[in-house]
Amino acid sequence: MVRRQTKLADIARELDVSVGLVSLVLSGKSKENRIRDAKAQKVILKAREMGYQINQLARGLRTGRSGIIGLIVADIANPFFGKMARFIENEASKIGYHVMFGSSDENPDKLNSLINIFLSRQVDAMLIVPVKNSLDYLLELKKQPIPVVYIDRYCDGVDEDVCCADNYDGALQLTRHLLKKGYDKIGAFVLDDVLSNNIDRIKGFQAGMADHPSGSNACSVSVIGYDELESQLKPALLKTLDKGCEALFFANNSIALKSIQILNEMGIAIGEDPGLVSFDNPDAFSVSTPGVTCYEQPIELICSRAVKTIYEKIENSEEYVMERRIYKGELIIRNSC
Amino acid sequence: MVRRQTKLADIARELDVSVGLVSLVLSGKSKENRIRDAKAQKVILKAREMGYQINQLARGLRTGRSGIIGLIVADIANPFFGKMARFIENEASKIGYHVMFGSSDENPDKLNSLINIFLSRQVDAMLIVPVKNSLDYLLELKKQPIPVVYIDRYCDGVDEDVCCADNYDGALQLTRHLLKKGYDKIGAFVLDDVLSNNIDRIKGFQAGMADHPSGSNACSVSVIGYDELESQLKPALLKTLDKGCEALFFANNSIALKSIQILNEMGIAIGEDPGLVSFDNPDAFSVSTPGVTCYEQPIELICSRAVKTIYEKIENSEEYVMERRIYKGELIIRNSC
DNA sequence: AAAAACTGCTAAAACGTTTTAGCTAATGGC
DNA sequence: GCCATTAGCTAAAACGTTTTAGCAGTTTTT
Repeated sequence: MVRRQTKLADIARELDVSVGLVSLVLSGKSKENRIRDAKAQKVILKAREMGYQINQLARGLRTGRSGIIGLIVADIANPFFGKMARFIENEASKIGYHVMFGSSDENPDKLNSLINIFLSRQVDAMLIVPVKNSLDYLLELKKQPIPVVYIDRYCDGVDEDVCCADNYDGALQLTRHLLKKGYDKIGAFVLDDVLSNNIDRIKGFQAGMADHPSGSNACSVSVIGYDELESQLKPALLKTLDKGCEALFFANNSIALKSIQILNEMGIAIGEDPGLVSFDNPDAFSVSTPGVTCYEQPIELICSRAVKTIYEKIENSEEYVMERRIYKGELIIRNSC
Repeated sequence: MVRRQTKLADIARELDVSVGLVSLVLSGKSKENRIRDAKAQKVILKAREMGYQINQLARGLRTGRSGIIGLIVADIANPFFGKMARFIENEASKIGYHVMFGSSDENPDKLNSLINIFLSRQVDAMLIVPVKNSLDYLLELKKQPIPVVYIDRYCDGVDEDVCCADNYDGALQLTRHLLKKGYDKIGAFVLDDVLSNNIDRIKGFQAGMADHPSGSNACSVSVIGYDELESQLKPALLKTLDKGCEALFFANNSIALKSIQILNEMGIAIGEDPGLVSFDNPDAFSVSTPGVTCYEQPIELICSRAVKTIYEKIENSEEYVMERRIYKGELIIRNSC
């Protein structure tokens, strides 16, 4: 634990040139500054020889750019957000950025605290999955001079770029699929009815039902609290089945997985009665029997577009115009209905 | 995009005190420096009023501590590593640190490039899941004056702290469970036979078989390349079943999930013939029918111990002694055997 | 009443970069 | 041979903190 990292000054001293010269060469600005080729080569060689690594803290302080994108998801352990993080990591690295992440647990105060931590770390941009009741914090963030892109959900009241799936379309497709298969009475389960993604899924579901002869009376929507899955889900499932629902619509992977587990435990065989569809496409859906018919969100597309947007905002913050980008996903038909 | 962040000097100017004074107060060093209470309060209030946020780049440059832990996993999208990242995030935040992550894709060059990126960002410590053929890079890293803790796997040849699961024990337990259930001929599937975790799992499996009357002849071990899952797994499965194996042992979640999918597609009903066990415990294992009997690694324990170790190394790098910490997981019995 | 100790603060250097103004020497044009 | 231009480099300021030596004034000790 003794060695100090080589710095520009060390290289400069060895070669008897100025620190500025070394900096210019190593940051690839030799040409514009008419540094003699021979000298530039010497610097590069010596830097390699001495194992020079730039100190990004110093560079960031000087340039005002940290090269870091802050990513706030609900929970990185959720495979949906895990995939998201991975795609964002890949895209960011293509444009020379790295990612710091944080999990909000759908808690607005945690979200805010992460925002502040990221601000103090001078992230160049943030990618945020907004949560319930965070509007005030997000408006506060909007005052900061850094680009923000929302992903997965948008937030009415705060005008910002958004990249997310077409949740309405997805829910509609899933619902129509169930109806086409002959199920009339359908119970939907959502984690929330405030966030845009869930609202749109509920709307899509209801629109699908309204289309159908049996009408929208033949359905029910159960809203389960994010932190109440354990306690509220089972009673809600039982109640829905008791009411005579023949099929179940789950608005995301967590609620679907938990439900399937509960149904399994109770010995209720899914797939025929009740039929079942869900949003998202975690691994589990393809190994369960029956496989779960689902609407897979275009996560990669969302992420690549989100990072591209950030890049554009960083590069030409002047001309950039805000946009809400919504991408269709894919209906994956398996045997659960 | 105009507002500049408030800095210490702005507060100092407003209150007509020195920058140093403001710094001392805001970093909680008022007492040691006998700053008058009244004045300290004024500073704190003014800072809040002006929305002061410290610039961690500047602080880091000055103090030589970034407050960042670098985490390198194989793939953050893999739920096993996703959970890991989450626990590490939690533990790190308890001690005031934040996490930058990167995925190596089991590629030593990517790993090395991440190491260098993290070094240039002055991370205070690294948590690394080592990959095949990375020994040279890890030895190089060892020369750097920052604490490193390996997780999930250890690496012979580089003496460093390690926190991982008791892979031998896990494999042994899984194998004994299969044997106890009456399966004699068992085929094991591993992603690799070089990394410590996989080696120990193979050893545990073989030890379990050797114990048994039918002996170690009655088993086979198929090694599938990490990047060759798609092409190699199906033939390997078929071959193993053809040889008369009655049960399958999967050494991790990716290979198990992929296999179950393949078996499902081929209409082979798992659970009776063949029986099946696996390492790890992804959600999928509890929703598949039958549920998959597995050995769940103590991820939380591993992560909390890893971060604690880092903390100790940062705080008393002098007295700290290296240790290899191995934790037992839990056998979770479901219906797959 | 002088010396010593303490209180409360400030000034300034330092961390490792980037960037720009400007210096000197060489070259070109006439 | 003189002025203008260009080439190739350096010096120094700046980014926003932290930290320490030390100053001036007050209080305590002798």
